[in-house]
Amino acid sequence: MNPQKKLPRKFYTRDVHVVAKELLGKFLVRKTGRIFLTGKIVEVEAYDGSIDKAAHTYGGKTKRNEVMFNEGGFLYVYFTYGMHFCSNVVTGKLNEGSAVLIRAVEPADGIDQMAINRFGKNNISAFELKNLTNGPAKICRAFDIACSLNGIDLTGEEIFILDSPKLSANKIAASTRIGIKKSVDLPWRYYIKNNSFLSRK
DNA sequence: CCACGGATTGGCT
DNA sequence: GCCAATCCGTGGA
Repeated sequence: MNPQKKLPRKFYTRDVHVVAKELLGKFLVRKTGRIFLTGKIVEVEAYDGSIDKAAHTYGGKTKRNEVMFNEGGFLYVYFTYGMHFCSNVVTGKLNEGSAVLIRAVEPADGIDQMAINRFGKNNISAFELKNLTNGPAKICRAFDIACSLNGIDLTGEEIFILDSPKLSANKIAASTRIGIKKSVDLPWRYYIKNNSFLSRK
């Protein structure tokens, strides 16, 4: 697929692990007013609705997780720990219940606005830059993503993902997922090796 | 009705 | 390295 082109529905309706790995290196774009905030996706986790006890959809459909049962290409935003939002890209077929959690991005465009969203100022240190979007809830703060965007169509204008060349397999690493208590041994966290904006090594 | 705990973060010991 | 912050969906009584 061509660089700088918005990913179409059919990109998202495939297997969650395929989509998760191919999302690495692509650009998350958030339009707020006239400003575009963009960042390269460098770390994700796959949640497979059918067999994954850690997936929010494992126990069946509820009001909270119903967006995750859509077909691929919608945004699932959930609220957790009383103060944080996390963003997921829904994947697969209708009622499959699979999604990819976006855990870290490398800031690209609109960094000043991201810094304001996250730290309340646009003059940030090198440390703060690295700390801007290297975690799932940090991304939501910097990109101004909250529950009002839950269920939004990723093929629309407000938030979407731009294509870029597929990374070769040797640039991608896999590990167990972070922060979960169920299915802890599944190696379903994927990230770009040696990228300095990862949430962890 | 009420208690529990979570796909996290950041501040304090 | 440990733990509080802080909300609300969920599930059990």
